[in-house]
Amino acid sequence: MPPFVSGSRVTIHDVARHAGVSHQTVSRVINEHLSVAPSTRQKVLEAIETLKYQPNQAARSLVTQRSGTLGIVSFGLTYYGPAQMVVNIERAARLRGYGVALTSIPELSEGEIERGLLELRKQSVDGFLLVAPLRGVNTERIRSLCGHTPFVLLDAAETGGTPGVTIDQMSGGRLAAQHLLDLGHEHIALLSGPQRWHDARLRLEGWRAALTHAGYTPVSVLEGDWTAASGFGLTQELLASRIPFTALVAGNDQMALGALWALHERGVAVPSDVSVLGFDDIPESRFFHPPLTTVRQDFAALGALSLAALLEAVESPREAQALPTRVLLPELVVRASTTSPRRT
Amino acid sequence: MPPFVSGSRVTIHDVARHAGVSHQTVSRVINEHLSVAPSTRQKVLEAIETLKYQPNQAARSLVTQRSGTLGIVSFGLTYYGPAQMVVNIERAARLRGYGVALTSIPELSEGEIERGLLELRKQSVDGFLLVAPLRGVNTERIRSLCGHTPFVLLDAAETGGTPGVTIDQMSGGRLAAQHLLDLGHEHIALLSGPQRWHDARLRLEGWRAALTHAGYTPVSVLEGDWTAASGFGLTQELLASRIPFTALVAGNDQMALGALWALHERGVAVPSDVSVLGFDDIPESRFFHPPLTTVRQDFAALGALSLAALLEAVESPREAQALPTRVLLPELVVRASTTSPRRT
DNA sequence: ACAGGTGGATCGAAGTAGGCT
DNA sequence: AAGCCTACTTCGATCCACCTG
Repeated sequence: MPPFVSGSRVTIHDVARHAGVSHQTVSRVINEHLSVAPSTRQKVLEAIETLKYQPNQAARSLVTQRSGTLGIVSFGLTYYGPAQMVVNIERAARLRGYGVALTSIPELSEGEIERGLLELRKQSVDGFLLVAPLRGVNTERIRSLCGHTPFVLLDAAETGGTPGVTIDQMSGGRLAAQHLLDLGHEHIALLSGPQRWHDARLRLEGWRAALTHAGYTPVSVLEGDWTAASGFGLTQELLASRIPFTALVAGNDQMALGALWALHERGVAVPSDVSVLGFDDIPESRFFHPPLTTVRQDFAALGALSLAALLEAVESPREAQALPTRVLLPELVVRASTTSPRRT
Repeated sequence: MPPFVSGSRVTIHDVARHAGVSHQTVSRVINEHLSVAPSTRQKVLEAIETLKYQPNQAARSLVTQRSGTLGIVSFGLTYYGPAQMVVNIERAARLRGYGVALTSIPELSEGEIERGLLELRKQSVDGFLLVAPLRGVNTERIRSLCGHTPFVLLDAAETGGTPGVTIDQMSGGRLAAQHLLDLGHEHIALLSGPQRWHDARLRLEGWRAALTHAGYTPVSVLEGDWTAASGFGLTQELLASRIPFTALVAGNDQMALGALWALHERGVAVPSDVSVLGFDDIPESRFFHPPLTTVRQDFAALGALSLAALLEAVESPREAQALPTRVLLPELVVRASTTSPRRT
């Protein structure tokens, strides 16, 4: 029973000695160079196995100028969307042989994003993924902070030529509003997410565009902060204002949940008195009272696609600039929270 | 407008030349060694600033044998608890000057945990945090995989002498059951989380212990998988079985949500016909129909405490073995979903 | 004796050049 | 000529021994 030290104190030379070859050959095997006979290759691999050799990443990246890790700057990991993206990015990265360094920023502001980037730069990553849908981010600023390190923006829409992947939030918004219009609604109130968020802004624009196109204007537009609590509070305000409405569109499913409860407390029936619509399709929304009609977004695909885009840039820097902005389309999921307005 | 290369091609020697000192002095400043006059120190700092010098982490850790990053192996980042922990660990780590490498495992099994550890070892982290509440993890196996690298288990209860931080799930379970007993309930059904999870097991044990102590047994015990869908399905089963019950305890808030909807569909009123109790206190549970009585856990504190424990081990390896297992207590939050059973 | 410079060696791997079988 | 070796350099920072004003 050997003491089995995993502190990685075993070097390439130990492997070489054990296999009876030179360290050069070991290096060739590890990096899959040509000109290694299958038999010696086998010997080396066995030595690596029995010695539990792990190449020293620091030494390696010192000479290769690559760390083999990608950096994610993410906001709101406790929200459904960002968490989904991060998980899927990480999984895809491992499959491609990369590790992931994460920093989550406590507040969605340009300053925090920059801080996040600087932190990750210290860890010397090979590429950045920014899951930070702040409206009006200064792309130039980010580009200069990233320097020669490629980066990808997720969920940012003003991708001024920067490689990026997006879900078309605006068409998602349109989808939602159109659904209500098709049902015959004319008095629609909007509860948006924080307008500093790109997503929130675009969803609102989508809602508005569909309404305008049909010749209507929203009876009320209020801004929340994605939380159920804000959806609850804003709906209370809306009810107190006595503005009549037959449908309520929320910026995300959590806000819709808060709205549902506020309506319930006032004795307003959903959907017979008021239809409610969410956004995201979190797993729970199917079990809201009533089950929520909402717009589904494929965050997993978004994460995976972004990673693919980033790695293209990392591994073949030449074409980095030519990367297209990819766009995913959301999908309407109709459940019991929406119906035609009551005839008056 | 200088081309501003951030590829970190500027070395310690460039800084030295710019500041008119030796590379030795620059190193002394960076590592806060003594014997540097304030004036020269200032000069060096200025040179670092204007050259935008960033020490090369690879070179640094090659000699210091430290990477300055900690590894997190986490399961279920899309769940509220784990996400909270990861975010808080990361934040605390940055404050202490550490970066974070993350790997989330797709499935909660011992094999996956090991894979996660191996992946992180490649990134040569200084310490591990395992957010993986698998029941019966082989601590010895993990210890050997970690080798000389210190590690901390979050949420694992069989911390056989390993440094760990836990929330006392069992007393949380007792809290919940006792609340129902105090209200006068005698026919209580239990909807547990997956029993491979430590948390789920301990909560169930807590519920049972409290009931047993009061002279009762649960009328039914069903096992779900944390999702609202499972809470829904199990509650349907329970109702179909026609076993009478006046209270339902769920393994977490999501399962409670599913249960609420299943009860509602059958015309069972909450809380007047059946009381429902959750676990976790996710932000949304306040807006369930009705607002959910649940057991709050301070995941943020758990994350921060674990990090502190780990860093103690990382920075002063001597006392690593002597680290105590810290335990946090959960708290009951009473809302509208529980009340006394109807007199029959 | 304090503030600093000089000139190394060192960490572990990758890569290069030339040479032997 | 493929397969492998020896010997040396490089990457960037740390740290040491030793010197100097």
